[in-house]
Amino acid sequence: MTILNFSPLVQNISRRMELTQAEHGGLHALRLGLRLLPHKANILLANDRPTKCCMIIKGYAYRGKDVASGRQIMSFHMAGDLPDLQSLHLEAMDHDLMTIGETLVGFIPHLDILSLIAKHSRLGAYFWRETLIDAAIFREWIINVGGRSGYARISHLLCEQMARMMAKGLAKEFGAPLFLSQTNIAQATGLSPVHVNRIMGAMRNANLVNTKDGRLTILDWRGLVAAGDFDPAYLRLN
Amino acid sequence: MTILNFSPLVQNISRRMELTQAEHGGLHALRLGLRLLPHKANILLANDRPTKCCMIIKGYAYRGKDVASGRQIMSFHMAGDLPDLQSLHLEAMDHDLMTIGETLVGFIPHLDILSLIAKHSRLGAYFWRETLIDAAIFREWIINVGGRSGYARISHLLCEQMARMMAKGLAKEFGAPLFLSQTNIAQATGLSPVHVNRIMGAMRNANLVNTKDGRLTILDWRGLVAAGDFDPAYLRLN
DNA sequence: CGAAATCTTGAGTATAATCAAAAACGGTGG
DNA sequence: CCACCGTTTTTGATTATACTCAAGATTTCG
Repeated sequence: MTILNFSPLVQNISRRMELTQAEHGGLHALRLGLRLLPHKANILLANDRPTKCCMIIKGYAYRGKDVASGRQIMSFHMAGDLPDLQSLHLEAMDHDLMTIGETLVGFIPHLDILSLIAKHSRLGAYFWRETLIDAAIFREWIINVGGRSGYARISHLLCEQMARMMAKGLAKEFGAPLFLSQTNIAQATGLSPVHVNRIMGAMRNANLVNTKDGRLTILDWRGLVAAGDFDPAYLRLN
Repeated sequence: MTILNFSPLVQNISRRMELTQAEHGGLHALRLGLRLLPHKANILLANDRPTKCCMIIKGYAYRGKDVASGRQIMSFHMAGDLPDLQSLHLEAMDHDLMTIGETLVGFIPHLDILSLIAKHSRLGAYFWRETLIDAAIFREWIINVGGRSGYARISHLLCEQMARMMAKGLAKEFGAPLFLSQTNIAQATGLSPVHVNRIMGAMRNANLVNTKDGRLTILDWRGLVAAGDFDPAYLRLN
């Protein structure tokens, strides 16, 4: 028994497909190195050439890149995500991967994953599909920053994160706190932190969200879905 | 000999790897249906569940989705591109795929591609990698619409399309005309058509681009690269 | 308790959207 | 070949959304 059996990765795969004994054994054989990283730590930087894939086991991370106007966030990640699966086939990173809060990260050698995939093609298809869902989320983010107002952008972002947390069992109910700071939201939506703050004030006045003891929570799920024009189909949950 | 041998797909794969006799035979065996579509035709619509993958053979296409404020374009595609490879593993389309100008499209059954991949894992890795590069381009578009000024956004977009056309041998020199209308550019950058028009006027004054006889051409590649903060690494050309 | 990060508020400014209308272009049919 | 239609591009004037600068309040954490 490796730690992998208890990891959110196996849980996530099991949510999608019944694993055979052999497939389970293959996953079991993956070598997994662990690192506990503090808030705002680099997991990977642009131009790195990783030889391992990383998995978020506990905590959060984001993909981001510095631009002239500051930092753009391209995705958020939580327990069970493999936020650099693309490194299996793309040598150099084109962005950074950083933690949000204290985060436990597992590292699996590329070679282990590639040989697992070679033996169990269904798992290969699973991993490919995961990267395709990532791409679908990127497309939705292009729509979000390119086509929606500030108010709708933030609403949509909160909906997406909450929907993903619910699907992974990381949040039991809509009242569960989100992990995003206003700075995170600003960098993800292409808005200034000041403007995000003002919009979130308006969202609080509209009783869509709350920030009790510093934690962002959703009060009115349906209202937020409407405000953000959120349709979760692109996430392919279940 | 099927038409596939003359298609840009085989050319693209050959640019990346030396094909073995068997791999070439496998590609050769793919069934390919052809359709010649007019300007602004639907290749696929959101919620469609395609059983074939399509390949642009001649002409152009884009992925787009309607939003409250109009239409957002998420990517442009040209000869050799497989703009719905994701349909291999994601059942329903989450966006539309439409032509720009008269466009020749080839359709290959999913089953043919899946069995090809099963036999020739190197080709499977190639296709997976292509979808990962798509995802890298989506990420760059998030940066573009989220983090750059209107002037830089348009410059970056023009650089990307020109770089891709050059890499595919679809443009011999920087003077070659691009296929984008100002409306296309507006929908891809999240700007209004009017504002795009004004910015492009400024770009013409700066001698970055020209629009002789209605065709958009690049006059000053280095200037455009600087204006758009363009680094082609994410495209993984060569 | 103090330092650092995050959040909040105000005032002035800039970028880009909207509305409206005209000019140029591209293709079609007489 | 030319008149006509729809599309695309262009220009002007006004408005709105969001940014910047600046400073203070609050929270978090060592």
